[in-house]
Amino acid sequence: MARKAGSHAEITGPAIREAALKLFARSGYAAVSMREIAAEVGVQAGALYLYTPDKQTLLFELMRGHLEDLLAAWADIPEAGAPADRLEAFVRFHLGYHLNRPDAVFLAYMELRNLTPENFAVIEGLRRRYEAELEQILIAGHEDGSFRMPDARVTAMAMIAMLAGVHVWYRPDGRLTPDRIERIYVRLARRMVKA
Amino acid sequence: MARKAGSHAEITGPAIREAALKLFARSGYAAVSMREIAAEVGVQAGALYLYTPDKQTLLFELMRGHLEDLLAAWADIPEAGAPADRLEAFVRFHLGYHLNRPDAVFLAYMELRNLTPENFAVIEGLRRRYEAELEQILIAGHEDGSFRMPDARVTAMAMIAMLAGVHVWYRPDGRLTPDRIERIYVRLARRMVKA
DNA sequence: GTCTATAGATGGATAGAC
DNA sequence: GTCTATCCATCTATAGAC
Repeated sequence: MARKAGSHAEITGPAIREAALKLFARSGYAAVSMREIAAEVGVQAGALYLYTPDKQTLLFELMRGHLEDLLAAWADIPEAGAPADRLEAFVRFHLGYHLNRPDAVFLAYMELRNLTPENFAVIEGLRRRYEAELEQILIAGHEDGSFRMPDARVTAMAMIAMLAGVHVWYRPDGRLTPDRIERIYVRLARRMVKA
Repeated sequence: MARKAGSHAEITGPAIREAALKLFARSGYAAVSMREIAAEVGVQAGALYLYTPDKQTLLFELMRGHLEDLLAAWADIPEAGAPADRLEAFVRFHLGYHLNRPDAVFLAYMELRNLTPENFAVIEGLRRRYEAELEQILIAGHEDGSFRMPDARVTAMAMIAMLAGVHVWYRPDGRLTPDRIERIYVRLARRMVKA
């Protein structure tokens, strides 16, 4: 990936974020050096600081960007439908979105510990907004009688954890297609609320 | 925590593992220095190497010890009962065991990336043995007709992820008692297999 | 915009006194 | 068994040439 000197501002910035995302997800934020990121991009370590003030901000922006994209993508999905349909839409959306961005998802769930307190508060807020979307669906279903569940908050957290766990075993070349996986999880989610 | 020179072999060894577990769980393996662990115990950094050959082995032994204890504790529970009862026993066992050892559980799920390939293989083998215990219960229930589920392997992984996710939000001083949480998760697990 | 070079701090691990 | 002192590698971040 070595590269001669020259101007490449338009591609280097995204390339740095892409490389950092890949390496952070693979080895963990604290275990990855700025030199490794630079080497992956094909620049020297010093050049990274033209695009990020420091390593912490690089991590923070990756996580914030992912969660804001996630919330924006969910907001784009029409809200119409009964709670059971909303639940199916959420499960399919979540899996479809996450299976295509395993590194970003992994980062957002695993590197919370490595954020400064201020940055953590921002990321945690975004994460809670997303979880609240599912909780609202469950509560709506509970109120109109289409769902029955022991505890809306716990059921929402259990469902989020179940969905997030897919990244542990999912392989693109594995036994199950994404569509088949979505179908299985839709059934499991519906059963959890007796939809 | 400072301490004068002297002989404390019986207490220092466990104290080091306890401190390492706490700090690794809180900040992540790569972010914790040997000096920090030593300071937490109240000894100098050099003294740690009387008890562990290196930092990697310290992490590995913590994870191995936890998983072997977990498997031994589950093996101690009588096997008798129908699949539905076995499932309830597993859910209660898992939550009871994990809610009391949040740091060890967190470590075992989060620090796999920081193991050497040889150590990873050992830990991954132990983890799979544990997951297989649940999968066997689901398969037994499927075979005797007491459970119905879309896919035993996926359902087992979904259930494990759901249970493991409790550590994300559980607080000992929170709204729900451990027993109440166990009851909720037993119901959710049963619903997932239509028990 | 990227490079080389390096400051300044911190890391894991070891040696030898007590 | 623990301490002090230290080696040497590596890290983040910066300075200045091109």
